[in-house]
Amino acid sequence: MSDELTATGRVILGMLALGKNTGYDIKQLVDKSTRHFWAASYGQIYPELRRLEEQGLVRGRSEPSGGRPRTVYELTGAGEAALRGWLESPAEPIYEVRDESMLKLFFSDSAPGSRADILRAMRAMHERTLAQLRAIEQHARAGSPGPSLTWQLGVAMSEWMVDWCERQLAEQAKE
Amino acid sequence: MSDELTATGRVILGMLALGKNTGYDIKQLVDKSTRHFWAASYGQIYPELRRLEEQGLVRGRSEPSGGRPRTVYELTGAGEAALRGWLESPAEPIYEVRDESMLKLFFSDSAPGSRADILRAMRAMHERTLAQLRAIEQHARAGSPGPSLTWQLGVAMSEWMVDWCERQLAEQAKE
DNA sequence: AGGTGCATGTAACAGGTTACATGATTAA
DNA sequence: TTAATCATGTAACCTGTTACATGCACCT
Repeated sequence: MSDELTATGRVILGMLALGKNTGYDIKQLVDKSTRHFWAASYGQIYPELRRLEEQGLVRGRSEPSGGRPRTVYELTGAGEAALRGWLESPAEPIYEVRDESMLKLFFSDSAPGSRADILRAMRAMHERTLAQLRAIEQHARAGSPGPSLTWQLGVAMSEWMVDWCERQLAEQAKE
Repeated sequence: MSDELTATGRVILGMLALGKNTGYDIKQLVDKSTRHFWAASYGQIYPELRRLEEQGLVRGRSEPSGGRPRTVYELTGAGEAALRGWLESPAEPIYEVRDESMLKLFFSDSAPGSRADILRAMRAMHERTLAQLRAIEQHARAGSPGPSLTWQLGVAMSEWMVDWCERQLAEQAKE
């Protein structure tokens, strides 16, 4: 009944602003773009699309491809307004991190021997993120001059984290 | 029935390795140390302490202060082993971020006018984190030489983020 | 006498993941 | 023909937050 725009709803509206899409497409887009700072699963996307339609923010049209059912969604005027409203809202933005490596590092005085292993696992993780970001570089262009700002930030941050781990490992080695 | 160590369970064991504590103490400790990369609420801590006791990983002793009930927990041998086991586990560490500012930035082509506002809100948020970290600097020492590694990382990362926002705002101004 | 901090706890809710089920289409 | 991809969906589960309730102790 609530007509609040949920977190998942915002991603969906944003993704639909980039073009008409199915629920499946939206999931692919998220996985290729925002997932390192904002993930979403089918279990959220499909029910949320229904709710957004009930609220009149999106409109779904059945466009089967062959005998395979397929529903393509697009923003309504109200949906565009809701998206703009969110983007311009001065509300304190959500910022949440859950970093198990840092937690381990924090407690690693209880098991000093494992510190280097933790740092290596941490570095490996950020290297994987970096590799994934680089693999999707071409998708990170909005048809525009260079890669998107968030893609650049993701890469720069991951590189910084890898560097930090390296520096700490060097420190550890000295002792 | 499962004897898996849950995420909250790990924080609790770690915090208890730093000394005997009540559930309340653990929450205060988390809020003054790990909460920027790993949060926990009373709603998780109290039930989890019970579960950990059932599993034999912690032992609670009733130590009322005056007429006020109070249960102080400490690690058992099995608890210490479980903590070490987790710290040394090579399992892929959890790393999750939910950053609404980045999400807004990603979509801000749909409302280009709001980009500078988003960057300012983002900068303000990281500045708040930075201020909070600096306010707890003294707690960030384990009695040891300098502030803890994770505290240093938190500060350095926040500074880097503030810088990045600043640079982007300068870019924006040029155009 | 009243406010703050200590201390415990829970119920309702919100948000999200995983695993599963189904079946058509397309490229190898 | 068969594997991968397209496409939709849901039920069970897990994790975690918020809001609330309770009441003592201590300081002013």
